[in-house]
Amino acid sequence: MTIKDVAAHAGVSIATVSRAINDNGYVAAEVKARVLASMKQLGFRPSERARSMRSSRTMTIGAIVSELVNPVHLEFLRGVEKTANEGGYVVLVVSSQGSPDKERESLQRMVAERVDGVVLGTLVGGRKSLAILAEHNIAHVPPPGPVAAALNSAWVAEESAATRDMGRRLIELGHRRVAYVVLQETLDRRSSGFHHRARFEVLKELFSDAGVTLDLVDMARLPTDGSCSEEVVAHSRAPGAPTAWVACNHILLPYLLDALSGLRIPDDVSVVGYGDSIWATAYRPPITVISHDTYREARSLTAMLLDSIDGKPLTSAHIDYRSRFIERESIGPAPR
Amino acid sequence: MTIKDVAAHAGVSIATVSRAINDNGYVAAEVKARVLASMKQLGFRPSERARSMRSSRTMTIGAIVSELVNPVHLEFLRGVEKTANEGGYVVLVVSSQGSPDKERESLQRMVAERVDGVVLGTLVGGRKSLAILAEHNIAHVPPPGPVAAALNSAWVAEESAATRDMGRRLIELGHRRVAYVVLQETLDRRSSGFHHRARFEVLKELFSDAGVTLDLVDMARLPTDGSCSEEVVAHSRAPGAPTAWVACNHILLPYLLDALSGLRIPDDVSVVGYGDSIWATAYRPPITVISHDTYREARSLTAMLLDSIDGKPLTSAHIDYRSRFIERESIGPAPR
DNA sequence: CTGTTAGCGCATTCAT
DNA sequence: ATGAATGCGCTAACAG
Repeated sequence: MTIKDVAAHAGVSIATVSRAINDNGYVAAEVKARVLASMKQLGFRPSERARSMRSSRTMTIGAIVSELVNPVHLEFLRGVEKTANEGGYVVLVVSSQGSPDKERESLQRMVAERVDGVVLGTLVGGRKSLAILAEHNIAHVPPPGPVAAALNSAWVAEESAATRDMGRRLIELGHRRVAYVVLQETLDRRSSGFHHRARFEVLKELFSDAGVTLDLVDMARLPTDGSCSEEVVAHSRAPGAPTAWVACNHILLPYLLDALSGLRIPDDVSVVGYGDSIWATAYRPPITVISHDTYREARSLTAMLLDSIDGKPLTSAHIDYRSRFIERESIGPAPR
Repeated sequence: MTIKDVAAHAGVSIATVSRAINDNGYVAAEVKARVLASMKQLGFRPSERARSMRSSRTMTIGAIVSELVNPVHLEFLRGVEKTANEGGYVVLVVSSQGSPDKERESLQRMVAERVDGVVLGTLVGGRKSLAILAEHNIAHVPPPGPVAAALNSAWVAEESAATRDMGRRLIELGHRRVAYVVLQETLDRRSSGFHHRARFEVLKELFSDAGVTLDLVDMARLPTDGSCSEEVVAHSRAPGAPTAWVACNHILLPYLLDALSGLRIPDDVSVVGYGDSIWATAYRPPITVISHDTYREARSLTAMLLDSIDGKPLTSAHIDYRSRFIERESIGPAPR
């Protein structure tokens, strides 16, 4: 089923069909109607692939994430897909499964697909991965250069403010030792790692000024099979254990709660999570969080990409990050 | 950057480059090495799009889901992406946002992209949507015809068995009135609706035999802004209210728990959810569920699609559905 | 207003 | 073993 078939069916040349489809150039109203009718009847849709051969635009963008496990990634994809869709784009989703090699291979595949742009959800491959995009002149967000700096500082500003609100509240509640739970592996990453480290630094400084001890607890890996994090369990039972726990990541929160089971919240320990979801509010007690609107972030990031593809200069105007400290019942005065 | 540039750089013709790349036909070892070197140096990747113009295979599949909100969809996508990736395919993800029109439009776009196949996560558009795939001869799973029947019965068998285990346990615990919480909207859908109805029927029959009343509670829509389902709240406070609640869907579970807040679990009410996740086990008390391995299902479904694309006949051999009733502490004897 | 023609980047004959 | 030529489905420039 090609444009040729339609042309034959309508008794015109392929050029006329093309013009009728694209509303481009001159074509008699009557002829146009006939062509459109043939099209409908034959169920013809012009091949985007052939079309992109000529236009050198594929109307396709790639979205690359590390792992499709964290519900936050879903929020992210939802934003990307929605925005892309509104702009007439379609989204190629690839997961690097946390491997830099796989990530580079996936990026090469995006190159082969000649995507118009790429949204970087999480980058695990660092500079070498970015080099691939640069080398092939593929538009991408977060973007390189000065705008990236603006984006980062916007992100950091939002996140730092919310983090400070959280930290201050914990201090106010009398906590003297706080645990910050991470997956070290995530912290090491260049892209998201940057953000995570920024948050951590803010907290560290704030606490150090107030004489509060901040422990970095590495969960090592996500527990499976209903087992729970030995690291957290051990750390929470030690003498002088932290009285407040912060999960650096929404996906870590349930694991943390599971490991803290046996301790009463917030009587024995206070709990805070980064990232909000219905589960955090449905939990009893409802969990205090620092919410970040990932969907919104993805939308503004993708809008930025589409503009960039259209050759519009990137500005900070798009940036739409929002982080908020939402206090619920999972934090309370430090015990004793 | 095209094959031409590589040819020029290596001092050979484009035909030779093509042969060197694809390991196809004769090409002197020395020449091949030179070409490959040029390729690497220039960072060239052959355009999949141009390639597919000739081969009429795009090495692309589409995955269509209703909404990118339910974490279960993420499990699904993860399975699809992984399996597709292993087969050298790349995945175009589109969401219909619950609208049949948008779904059909998305399918038309898949047609335009000439995808080799489509994985139907959730279909909201019914026969008319399927007709699009049929008309364009696009391979898809779940497949039409007799294999579909086999798939369905496999699914229903697994799910029914687990559902019966659950129902029997509730009866055993002395529950005389059970609420089954749904989003009616979902139930009406042709594809997933079928499955949901099958489960419900099993439960209805089982309970009717045992003289247990089964209420269908429609949550109408997912609450927002920290409000909770009025329907559930009202129903749970009425005289003679159900003593056990079943959420037909993993995403409904936290909303149900939220609405049931104030009642003690399992002393006042027992709770069961369809679909498992770390949150269900991290909740206190841990929630009893009927788990379904969506990731595995997606993988086997996608494997089936890839085989189908390769012209292999579809058999029931691929089917790999697993449902299990997992009793945790959220269910107990009926009060009074 | 409409038809003919020339590529877009690649794989594949068919010659050499 | 290699190169020149053809065509995949489409759009755009040019001719009529």
